[in-house]
Amino acid sequence: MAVAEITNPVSFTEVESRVLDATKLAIEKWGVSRFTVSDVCDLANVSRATVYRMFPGGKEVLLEALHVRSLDEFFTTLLARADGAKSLEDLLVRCIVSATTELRNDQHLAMMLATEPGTTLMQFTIDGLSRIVRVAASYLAPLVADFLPKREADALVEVLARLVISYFLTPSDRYDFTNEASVAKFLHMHINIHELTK
Amino acid sequence: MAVAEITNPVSFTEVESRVLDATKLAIEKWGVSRFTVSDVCDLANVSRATVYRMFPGGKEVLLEALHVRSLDEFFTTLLARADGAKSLEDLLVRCIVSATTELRNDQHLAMMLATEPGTTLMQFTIDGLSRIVRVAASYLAPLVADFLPKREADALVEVLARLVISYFLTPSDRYDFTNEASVAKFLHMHINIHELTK
DNA sequence: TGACAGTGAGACAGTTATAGTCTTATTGTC
DNA sequence: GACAATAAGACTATAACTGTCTCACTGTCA
Repeated sequence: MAVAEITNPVSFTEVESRVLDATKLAIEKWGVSRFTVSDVCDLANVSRATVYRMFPGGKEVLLEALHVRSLDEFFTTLLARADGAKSLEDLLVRCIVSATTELRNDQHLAMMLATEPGTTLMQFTIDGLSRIVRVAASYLAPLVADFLPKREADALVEVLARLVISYFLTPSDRYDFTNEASVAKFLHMHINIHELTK
Repeated sequence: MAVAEITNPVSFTEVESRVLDATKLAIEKWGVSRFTVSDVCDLANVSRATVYRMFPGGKEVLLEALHVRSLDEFFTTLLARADGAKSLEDLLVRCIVSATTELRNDQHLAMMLATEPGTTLMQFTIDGLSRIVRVAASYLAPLVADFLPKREADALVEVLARLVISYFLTPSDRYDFTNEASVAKFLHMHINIHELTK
């Protein structure tokens, strides 16, 4: 299963990475609404000029870049865990469980949801969802495409991405998305896979 | 053992308490250096005018009042735990253990030490130590005075307060100030009580 | 009922902090 | 020695916050 060509390779230089790490740290320390570009510079041991050269637009662009990198890391990890699935169902189960587990274990995300739920939720709903869906499709659809036509693969990935987010943000008593058996049951009950394969 | 007359009764109205609670919350959320008076107003459901009427001087005065209240609460708790001691040694051991335990269990303090060690340490050293010693004396010396002359009682309280802070900030392998036996041993080894009683 | 104290809402000017741009000096590399 | 990348920091504009003030509203008490 080819992977390398497909993953939008989001690459940053060493300094850029350090600046983004610093941004993450600054957010953890002061919150999204309170951290400043100077905080980032101090934490990254970089001058203001450098940050503005690398990320023209300041704070907003830094956050943007951080989102992009996080999404990239998220799906890179996910891809590794889901690669090599033998059947469509196996693939979907593994993606859903891995994604949910990854979300639940994300300390930074947990802190953001706790301290600034408003802005954080935005990234999972109106503001950021379309991007998430797009990136999810670019990473995962190729895997799904081993079992489905591209068109249907994209559609399925989108539906499942939306569901994973929904069940992550507000878990249900009925299904545990960190449990493979539970996810399998969920898929059988609610997701029509056969219709797509026709 | 009389207590009521001695405790500088630091009293706040309901609204003032709410504002101070909000200040504490705001600090936990944004940090000492980043929270604003408006944050406090929002959290306390109080208008800016009210805060400035109650605490003229804004942020600085809010912090000051919060320190005063915290110190008061701290020693009120301590007093309750130490009251009724049968001997001087018993009293000192209980004060030291209770104080250390209280410090170790203080979540707010732990967070402040973690996120803004500089300003927090100030309150335990150059900036705030003399006040701590003064308040400690006003609360505890009366208890100690059952066993020692006032002059010696004050001196002893100051020495022990300084030691409790020192061992809290940087614990030693030799003594565990949350353990009564360990504290008793410490007192025997290093604190000359008999000299004072002469 | 009317004085009164306490408060909320918000306007306002003064101040501070931050943003974003720019210039100059320094560093390391080829 | 030329070059690219960066640090340091000056600089203006702008946004945020401060602290004060006025006015309207509410409930209390005589």
